[in-house]
Order: sequence, then C-alpha cells, then structure tokens
Amino acid sequence: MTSIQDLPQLTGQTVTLNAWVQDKSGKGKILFLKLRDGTGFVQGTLFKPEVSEAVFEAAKKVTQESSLEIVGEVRADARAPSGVELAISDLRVRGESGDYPITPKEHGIDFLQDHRHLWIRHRRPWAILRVRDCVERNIVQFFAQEGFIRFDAPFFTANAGEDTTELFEIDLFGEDKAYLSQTGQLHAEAGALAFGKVYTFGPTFRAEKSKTRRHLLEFWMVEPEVAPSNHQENMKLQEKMVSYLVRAVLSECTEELKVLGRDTGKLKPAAEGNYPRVRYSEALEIIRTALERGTLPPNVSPDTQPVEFGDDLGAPHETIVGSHFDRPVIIERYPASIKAFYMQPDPENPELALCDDMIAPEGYGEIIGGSERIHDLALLKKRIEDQGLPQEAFEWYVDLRRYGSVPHAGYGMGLERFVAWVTGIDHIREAIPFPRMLTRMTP
RNA sequence: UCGGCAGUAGCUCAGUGGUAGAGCGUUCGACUGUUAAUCGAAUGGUCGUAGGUUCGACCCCUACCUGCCGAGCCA
Repeated sequence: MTSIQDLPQLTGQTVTLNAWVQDKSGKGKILFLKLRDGTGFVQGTLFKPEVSEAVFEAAKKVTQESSLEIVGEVRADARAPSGVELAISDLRVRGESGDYPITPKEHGIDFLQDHRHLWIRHRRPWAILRVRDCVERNIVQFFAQEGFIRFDAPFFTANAGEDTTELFEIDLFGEDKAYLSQTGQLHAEAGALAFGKVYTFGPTFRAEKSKTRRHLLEFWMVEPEVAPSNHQENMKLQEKMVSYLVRAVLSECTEELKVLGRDTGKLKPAAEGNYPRVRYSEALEIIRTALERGTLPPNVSPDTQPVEFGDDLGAPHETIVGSHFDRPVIIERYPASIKAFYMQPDPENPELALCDDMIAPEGYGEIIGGSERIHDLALLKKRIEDQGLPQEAFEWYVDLRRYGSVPHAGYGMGLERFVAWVTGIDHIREAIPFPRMLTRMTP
C-alpha cells in the first residue's frame, strides 16, 4: 500500500492506495476524484476511453468521504499542486458514505465544532494538527539535546499550584477531595532538585470561565525546571527553545504553512533569536505613549486605559507591547504583589519579582510565564503564611528548601497558544484535536 | 460573571404586520481538464422555546435557552 505523500517520487509507476474521497467533479467522459489518505492530497482522474465501463460507472457513483482501494498510474502533471496526479485504472469501495455533513461549502464555526470528529479530515485541520505534532516532537527533541529528562507530574493534586481557586474539584469516594492539576511546576521543582534539568509535558486544567480565543479548560503545557539556575539563564532558555521550535516548523512544515496561507516572513525574525527584553516599568511607558499617540495595533480598542504601576497587564496591553517588535518580546520584573507566592524577589528592588512573560507578536499574547523560585526556607514560609495558603498542603514543597536548597528557575509554555501563533490561526480551539471549553465538551 | 451580536431549508444567509425566499449542497441528465466547474431538472421548512399584543406574528413585546465576539483571569 502506497502513501499519497510518496507519489511525487513514483512517477510512471502503478500503485495501490487506500484513500477517502474529498470531492468529486467531472465533465462528461472525464471524472476527477479528490483523494486524501492522511499523508497528503492528490487528484485521481478517470478518462472514460482508458478504463473499463464498470470502473467508470463505479467511480461516477462514489460519494464524498467513501473509503476506496485504488489502483492507478502516477503521472506528472503541471496543473496538479503536488506535481502529480493518479490515473485511476481500478477502484473498490471499502466503506460507503452517505449524506456527509461537511459539504464543499462554507460552514459556521459552531457547525464545524459539532462535527469536529469529521472536520479533522479536512485540509485546514490537517495542516494545523500536523504543525502541532511537529512542535510536540521538537519539544521532546530540544530538551533531550539540552540534557533534560522528561519528568511527568501528576494530574491529581491536593493543593493549588498558585493562589487561585480556579481548580476542577474531584470527589474522592465522598471522603476527600482532589483537584485536577493546573500546573506541574511544583512537582517539577522537586524533579529539578533530584535530576538537575527536567521538564513536564502534558495536559493541565483550569476552571476559568473564560470565553476568549486564548483560553481552553484543558490545554497542554511544557514546563522546564532547572536547578541550579536563575532569572537570566531562564530567559535565555526560553528564547533558545522558542526560536528552535519556530525554525523546526519553518523547515518541516512548509506544505502545512502554505495550506494555511501563513506569511512565513513574519516568523523568520522569531527563528533568529535576539528577543528584546523590556522591564515591566518600561512596558508601562510603551503602553502610555502608544495610547497618547493613538498608535494602536488593530484589535486594540482606543478606549483602553493605561496601566498604573502595581496593576497587571491586560490582554490589550500585551498586544500593544508585542506589536512594537517583529519577534517575541520578554517582559520582566513585574511587581511581586500581582505575581505568585513562590517567585524570588528582585535584589535590586524587593517590590519586584524575578519573573518574566514572553509575548508573541501579531497580537497572539502571552505564550510563556516563568520565574526564578524562592530558595530561602524562611522567605518561602513567610510568603505561604502571608497569602493565607494551607501550610500542611505545602509541607513537601517547603521541604525542597530544607534539604539542600539552591536557586532554581523554570517556566511554562502553552502549547496551543504557540501553535496558534506559528500557524496564524485566530482561535486556539483549532490548535488541539478536541478542544474543551466552557461551551464545548463534545465530540 | 459583565457587555455587544445572533438563532429562518442539510449548510451560508436574505426577508416583510397579510400564501416562506436565494445561493450552495444532494439526486438525475448533458459535457475531455475540473480545482467553490458550467447548463437543465428534481429535492428541500415546527422561522430557537414558552407566553403575550393583533382580525392576522417569522416580523412587535416579555421571559427563557443556545451560540458567537469582546472584557476580566491566565498559558
């Protein structure tokens, strides 16, 4: 059995393949079957004088999304997008298909989402989800090359990773409660102190009632953690990983990006590295000036208010800062008061935290959040107490500072946000096979 | 949770206080090069749900449901 992706190398040969019919059209004595097999797309042709009556009649009756076993000769043809076509000589229907819902016609997003189990057969999801696979593969490859070990964190946890209450609660036989993990970070810290360099990579769950193009209830996150390390090395690693992944997608997914109509020129700077770094206070200035001059990127409302020192940046503010650069920008040293309890204070100004967010260009917003972690036992205990967190639940985490503590740092990158950015799509629900959202649990 | 918009044929939408519309799809027929083919024919409806106003409601009013977009929160 041959794959469609191999056909350009098999010109002149007769091959057998299994394929589904995407679309059928014809003009009298010639029939065209648009075929796909998951590896690619090719057009099959049947010219009535060249094939038997029975085969031609069978092909005429074939319906959209029938699965076929096909025998045909690979022919070079300048009119074909891949350079080849398949001159079909024989075909057999392996599975019929009637009233296929996703017709060759524009469809609304709600209808397509209801049919996601079928929609993924089509060209655009094909391209996006193959880019996702490319990114996942290269994440694993990158960290292996960098000497990290993959260190899987549990999905069930007893405590919140951060000071939010946005957790999905799990009933433990009516006797106790657990939560679905919203981060693997705390466990990754334990891993870093055991193995030096680790990363977790898996789904995480956030019970935020968000209905935006940037949020899913269930999303995949890669979270490296390094001990010893610090804020500066942490930012370097982020830049190295992101530029590596962008290069990988640009070189391995040319066909997919073409299908999506992605302007790859806009990704090239990100592949080079040299990501600008601005401090939170500088970011406030950029935002203030842009609002005063009215030089706002599209999608940012002119009613947007400037940020006062001490407030967090909203999505429109991140878009403003991100639009000033042609590649991702790192915003560092936010006020400690708006950040998580475990972040190391800035020695230059203890009001600030040694943390950073990476903002993707073109309005894609935050793709990474990271920090140096508090390594001092007394300080960490004080922070847990100040924030009113349950001390017992964090005892094991505090232990990491009791037994051979060392400065360490890490970050988390949202896989779907990264994929949405490199593929240029406008909503992350298309960056995962089956998105889980406030209004979407099926299929 | 808040704000805006929407719900009419399988799909995308138009519509007017007085008999429910188009394009596409689908089926059949014609055509040797289609890429959203073209031409002809056929096919298609609980107008989101419940109540109200009216001689008469898809249209006006009220409530509810569902979805989309944006905000907050974050990756």
